[in-house]
Amino acid sequence: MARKRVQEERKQQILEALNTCLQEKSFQQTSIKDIARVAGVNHGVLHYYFTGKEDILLQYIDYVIEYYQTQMREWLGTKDLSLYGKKEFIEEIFGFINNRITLNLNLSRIFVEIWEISLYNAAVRDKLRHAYRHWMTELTSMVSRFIDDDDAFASNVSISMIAFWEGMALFSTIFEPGSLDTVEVLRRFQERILEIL
Amino acid sequence: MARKRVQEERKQQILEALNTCLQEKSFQQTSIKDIARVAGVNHGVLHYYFTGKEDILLQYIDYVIEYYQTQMREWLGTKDLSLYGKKEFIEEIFGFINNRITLNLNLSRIFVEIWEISLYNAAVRDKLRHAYRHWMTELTSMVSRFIDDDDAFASNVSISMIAFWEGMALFSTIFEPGSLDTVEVLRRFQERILEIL
Amino acid sequence: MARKRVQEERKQQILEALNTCLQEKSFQQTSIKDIARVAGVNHGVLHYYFTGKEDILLQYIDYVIEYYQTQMREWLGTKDLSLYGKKEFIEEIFGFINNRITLNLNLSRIFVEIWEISLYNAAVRDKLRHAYRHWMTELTSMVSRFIDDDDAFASNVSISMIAFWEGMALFSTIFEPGSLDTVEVLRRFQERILEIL
Amino acid sequence: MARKRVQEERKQQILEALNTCLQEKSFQQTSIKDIARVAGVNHGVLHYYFTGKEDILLQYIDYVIEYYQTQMREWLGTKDLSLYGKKEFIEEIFGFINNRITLNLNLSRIFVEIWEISLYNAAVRDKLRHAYRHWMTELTSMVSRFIDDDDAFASNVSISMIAFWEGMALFSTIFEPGSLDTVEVLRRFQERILEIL
DNA sequence: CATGAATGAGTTTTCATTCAT
DNA sequence: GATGAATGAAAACTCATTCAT
Repeated sequence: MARKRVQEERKQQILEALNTCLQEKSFQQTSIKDIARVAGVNHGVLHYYFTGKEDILLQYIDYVIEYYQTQMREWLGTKDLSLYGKKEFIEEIFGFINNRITLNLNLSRIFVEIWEISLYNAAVRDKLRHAYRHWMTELTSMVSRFIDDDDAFASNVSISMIAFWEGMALFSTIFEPGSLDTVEVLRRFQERILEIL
Repeated sequence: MARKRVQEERKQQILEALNTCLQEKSFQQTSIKDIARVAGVNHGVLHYYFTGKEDILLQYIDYVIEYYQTQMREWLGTKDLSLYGKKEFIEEIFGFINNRITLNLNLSRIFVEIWEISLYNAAVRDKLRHAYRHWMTELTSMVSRFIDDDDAFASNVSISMIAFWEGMALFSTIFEPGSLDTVEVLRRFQERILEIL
Repeated sequence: MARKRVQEERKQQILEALNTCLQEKSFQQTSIKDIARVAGVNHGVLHYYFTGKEDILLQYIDYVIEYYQTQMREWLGTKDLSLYGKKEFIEEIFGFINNRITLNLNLSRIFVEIWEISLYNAAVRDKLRHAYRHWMTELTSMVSRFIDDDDAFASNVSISMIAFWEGMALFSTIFEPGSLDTVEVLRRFQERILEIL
Repeated sequence: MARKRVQEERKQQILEALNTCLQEKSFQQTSIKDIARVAGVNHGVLHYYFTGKEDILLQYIDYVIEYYQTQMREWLGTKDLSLYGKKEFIEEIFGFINNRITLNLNLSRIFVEIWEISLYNAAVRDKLRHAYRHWMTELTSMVSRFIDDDDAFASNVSISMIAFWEGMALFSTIFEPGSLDTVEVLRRFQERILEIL
């Protein structure tokens, strides 16, 4: 039992070390010894807890996705959507997405990194596809509550919103903060969505 | 003079070889010998024409951006925007972007790759920033012709459009073709933009 | 006393695990964890019962040699050589050697493995030398009973026989069973020996 | 052309370095850097000329087998078997095999090493099988010239002879030179063969 | 200019061994 | 005694780069 706990903590520690490493180097450029150094453990340990470098990556991606799905779930748990009108709902959801996701630079960078890896790695691509499918489905079901239109429309709008948010997140990784009036763009987009729904 | 020409052709040949390589491997995973093999030249010459692997990358990025800017310039050259109404303009521009950019899977993949490299490479980030700045400015100036509103609004809409397109391009790299109703999402987005302008 | 017994059983268990491992991997390629896994014990205990990997090997070799010497001793125990004529003796001894030693593929493989290790390991070489010396002496003494000739001749014939058997065992490890008419070769050799003695 | 020559020489140099290394360490224990050190080249070179460690081994085995087949071919070239009687032929062939093969300790050691590798490596096993098949066929055809008996008998005798020689070679690797009266055993065996044919 | 041989730093991975619990 | 986490040395292999020819 205690053993199991230690194992989980070590793994967590290693995944967080990878997270730190990815702030300054790509996954490929990050060596197993780099991760070990940041985690403060011997590099052999990484091969004790993981089957190899790719295994670390795969579990890291699960961890990142899980982390943000948990964040969203917890946020949703504090809200009772049935009490909200269209406007309040849009404001709430944009508030959350903008601050926690789109404008979260570290997160955006991590996702660009994962996205790139997914180009050449089917397992990673699968994970990414599932995560986005999940997100699209969730948003669609939320949007559906506020429109009389058919579900196809809700889905369509949700996909557009996510695409837009992703694009904005992408921009945030290359433009200096403040050099693009991100906040204003997001605000206006929010208004449009409100009009559309 | 002739020599210069030959040199340019050799370089072009090498950059196109890199382009081919990037369809199946990341830049990091692509070795200089890989590029040389595809280009049909000895790997030594790559060090003659370029100062190193990073130099190839940098020049490749210029080449890609230049290529697509040329495409857009040429396309623009065939149009006289002053003859178009708002609707026709939107249809034209969406037609071009959708088919040549957003739904061009190879291009999207290349851009994801470049975007990822830009995370850890300031020179690449610079190039990317300039390219997008340029694109935003161009689109803004085109949009401005069709609205009475201030330029800030045109810029805002343009950025949103590009963000959306980028997001959709991103999706196209992970979802199987046809599994996401991309075409329909793009069509509806086009309609909304038409209403907004 | 009981403790001692448990210890001996544990060791036996480990040596047998090594024997199993050697069917599919060389000693070098067999890791201590492999042996532990097959033995169904924690790899740490291997270092408790043995001083290191080489110690396991050394004790394993003793165990293998001891095992086959015991087999031969037991087999001899059931026979009263004084009742046999030359022909019967040769038939008996060839029957035993052929079936239990020369054509025992697993044993042959193990011996090739040990023989190779002995090339670079004096301790192993010693064990092997003693085992073969012992075998040669035993066979010589048996052969002596049936010939009037001097002992040198008996020794000479015995060595030849063992060399031949070893060579045949060697062949059995590379030729598919049946592809070399091993049985017939052994039969004819037996005949010749009969004529010689 | 000159390039090709250099390549062949380098490869030869490396294979001979491996040969030297195998005098004191097993192939597994011999690292690529060991071979490189003995060959007096950078270890990277080994990966330039060979696809990997196994490739070196495979080419080395070809080289060893080729070397001894050439030796035998050249030796045969100097003899006109048709001029020999049974006795002279046996004397000649035993003279060659004993001195150049069976009592060549380095060669015997190399073959024990290769034999062990063949236990776990099908490609090596194939090479060994072919070499011995070849040898058996050659010897059979030589023996056939001197007997009226059928070919099956010639083949049978040849296999027995090779098995015996191999066994003796094996012994030479563990017994101190002179401790086993190898020469006498070989002489007597030769006599017997003469009687048999 | 072109070639390809050579270099050496760096990467992932394996594993015998140690040792705290 | 038993466990399994941790260590660190060493292995095979890759590859950008250099440079003599």
